[in-house]
Amino acid sequence: MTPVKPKRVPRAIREQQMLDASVEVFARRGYHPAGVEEIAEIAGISKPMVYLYFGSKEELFVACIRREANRLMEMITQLVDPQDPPKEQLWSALRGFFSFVSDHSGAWIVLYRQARTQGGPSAREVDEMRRRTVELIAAMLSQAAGMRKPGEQAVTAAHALVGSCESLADWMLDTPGTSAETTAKRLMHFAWPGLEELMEATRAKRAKR
Amino acid sequence: MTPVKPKRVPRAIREQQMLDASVEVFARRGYHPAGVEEIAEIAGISKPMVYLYFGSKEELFVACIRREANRLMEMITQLVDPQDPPKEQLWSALRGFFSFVSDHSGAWIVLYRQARTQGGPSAREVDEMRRRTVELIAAMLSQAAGMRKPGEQAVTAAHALVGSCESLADWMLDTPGTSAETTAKRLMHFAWPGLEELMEATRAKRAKR
Amino acid sequence: MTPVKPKRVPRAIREQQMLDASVEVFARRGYHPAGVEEIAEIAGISKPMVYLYFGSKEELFVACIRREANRLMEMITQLVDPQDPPKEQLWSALRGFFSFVSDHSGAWIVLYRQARTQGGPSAREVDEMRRRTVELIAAMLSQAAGMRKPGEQAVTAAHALVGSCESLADWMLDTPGTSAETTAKRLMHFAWPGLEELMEATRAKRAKR
Amino acid sequence: MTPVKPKRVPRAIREQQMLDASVEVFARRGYHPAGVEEIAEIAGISKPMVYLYFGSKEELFVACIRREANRLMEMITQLVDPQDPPKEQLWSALRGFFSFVSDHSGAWIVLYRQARTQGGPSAREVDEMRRRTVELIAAMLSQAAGMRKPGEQAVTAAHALVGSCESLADWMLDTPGTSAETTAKRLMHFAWPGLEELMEATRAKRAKR
DNA sequence: AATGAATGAGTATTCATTCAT
DNA sequence: TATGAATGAATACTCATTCAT
Repeated sequence: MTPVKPKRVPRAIREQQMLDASVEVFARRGYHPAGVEEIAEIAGISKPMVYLYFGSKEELFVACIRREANRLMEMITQLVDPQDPPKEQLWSALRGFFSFVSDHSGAWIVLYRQARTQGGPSAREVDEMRRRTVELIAAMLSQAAGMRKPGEQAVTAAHALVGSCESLADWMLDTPGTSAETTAKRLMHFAWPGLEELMEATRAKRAKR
Repeated sequence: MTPVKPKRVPRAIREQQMLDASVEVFARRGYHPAGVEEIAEIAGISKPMVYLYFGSKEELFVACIRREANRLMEMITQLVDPQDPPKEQLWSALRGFFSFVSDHSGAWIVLYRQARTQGGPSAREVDEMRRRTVELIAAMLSQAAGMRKPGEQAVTAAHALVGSCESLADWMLDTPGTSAETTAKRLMHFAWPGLEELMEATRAKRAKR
Repeated sequence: MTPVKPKRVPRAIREQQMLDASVEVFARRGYHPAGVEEIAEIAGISKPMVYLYFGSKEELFVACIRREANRLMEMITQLVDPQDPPKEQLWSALRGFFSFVSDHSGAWIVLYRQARTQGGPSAREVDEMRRRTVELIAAMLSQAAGMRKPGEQAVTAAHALVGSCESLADWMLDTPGTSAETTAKRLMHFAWPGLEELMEATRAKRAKR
Repeated sequence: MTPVKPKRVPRAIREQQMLDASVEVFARRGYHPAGVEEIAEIAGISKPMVYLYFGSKEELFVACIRREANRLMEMITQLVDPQDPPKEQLWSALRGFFSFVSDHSGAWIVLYRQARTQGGPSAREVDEMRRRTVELIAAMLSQAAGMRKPGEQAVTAAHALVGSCESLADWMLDTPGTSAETTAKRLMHFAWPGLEELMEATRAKRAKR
């Protein structure tokens, strides 16, 4: 009865609505099967608007990636205090990460399962974020061990840690009844001993010199 | 005058040729962009043959997944001796895994990057293999700690470990000059302390009862 | 802070600006590929204005045709003195024509290459002008030969002459270093003998009667 | 009752059927308004075949141009005997040309009205043919005047002549009751005196040297 | 066993055109 | 007078899939 008259919505808002719809559809269907038509429908607009605002399906996808990647990074950045000891930092980061994934499962699926699979710009975008994350972790480990630049082992460990996060995030989403907090704690149990040992070994080696 | 007679190749061999071509193309392009035409071309046959042998693009994809998943599992199974202590078993498994990835990068990309992204049968196939792997690891950890059934923490650790493997495999492929052996060793350094501690804690808790 | 106030430009001027932009774009891209958007942009206004002023893309195109056709006819009319002998008249007309084409290449391209190709009103507009031109030439030839109404041969010659003009105009535009004056002169050399002979033959035939 | 079972037609024949349909539709509608769908329908096949055989609408268009241009050139070439005196040659060429236009009005419209208008490959194709024609005529004139290379005036005359042909062809199609033969004859009357004079002047100038 | 010929069903993209302000 | 927002309708192009031979 109140057919929601198509109001003239300002650009900035429409953009967000379109991104919301896109993330939802890309997450549900995957990049290729997702149709621009469906996205437009869910956003409550017509197809041409999508092209007017984003230019192409791929650019739309990249815009999704970018928004969600930024949100994720912000969430973590806000929780981590660089002054804290490494263990605290890691703990905060993990909690932030898993709680983001919990709260924005669609975003996570798009970022992790979809974006990296497609070649081209979208994969590059996510790879870039991943690279920065790995670097950050490696740097933190090295600094805590009193080194300037991360060694090979630190970088490898960082990569492994990120992989653990991704795997558990995925698992968490598929396994109801698993809270972000718990998942973070368990991952700490798994990962911290190895990281600690690594830092000690590094310190020891350094001391000898 | 010599129109390259279409050789009558026996079914079993044709199938393998087609799977080889498929893995190559799926790895290079991704599931959706890969065209049945190109696959047929590379396999040196005509499109209808593909349908005669595999029924549909999706079934062809599943067949790829299955073959490569089996190869991967065989490689690992052959290297791991269930009588060995856990650390030995893990070490062997990791070496097997990374060396498989090194030698069959196409297969790995299809399994890891492509299969899981697509919904449907192919994803299920890979998820199943993954599930079995995680179970196996969790079971090994629990047994070594003297328990019948894996606890939550063991399962979580197994998931994390598998994630680490995947992440490092990917990284290894993108980073020349990194050998399978080295990668396996570094992953051991990262993961073993946590796993050991977990087993000990489990044993301790069990003793108290 | 200074949002470039949209000046209230009087209608007559806006119309000319829009026609200028249209001719430019139609000439550069052709009728169909030309986008109303681009025209509006170049005219420094927004799309709806175009529709407010001209109603539709086709009407806009027709308006272009009309303006340029009139300009061309005016230019020629002003140069030609009907009291002059035919040769003088032709010479003046040709000079006028080629110099118009030289000075308004865009207009010429729109008139000749674009307008006639599209069916509908625009083609009719140009065909009409062309018809009048042919008639004028044929009439001139006949009058000079002392006849009331142009004969078939005169009409044919007029058509041929117009075709020569068009062809050379095109060629002149594609061939730098060729002046309007020179082109006109050479065309006179080519066309005049035939026309003269035609007039003489006509006169002779008439005398016999 | 006999719904013309969709026979499997060999490639070469289908190609011609498609070109026939294309010429018809391109002539009737113009390049842009012509839809690949309609072309396919008229050819009695489905859209994808068009793309399978020709790759794109533009390539299809170019293929039309090429076929018709070749047919036109062949027709003329067969009629003209290079041993004949210039006047004979011209006369034969004109008769050939106008009779081609009469018999293949669609082809002519595509070649003349459509192809040159669109930029890109198709225009280039036609321009090329036109250029060769002009060169041929200019060469003939010069040779007959005892010169090696055509002078500026000869080239200009050739361009003018070609323009006359085009204009009259167009007119002939729009004016029923006008035969190719008659049109050719009238064009001779118009053009020959000028050409003859040109050749004589050239010969005279050459003698002086 | 093998394939050249053929298509149904879709998809991204564009563009002239119109509202609401 | 002037425009940012919005769309209906069309169109080129692709691809998995199937006949007829």
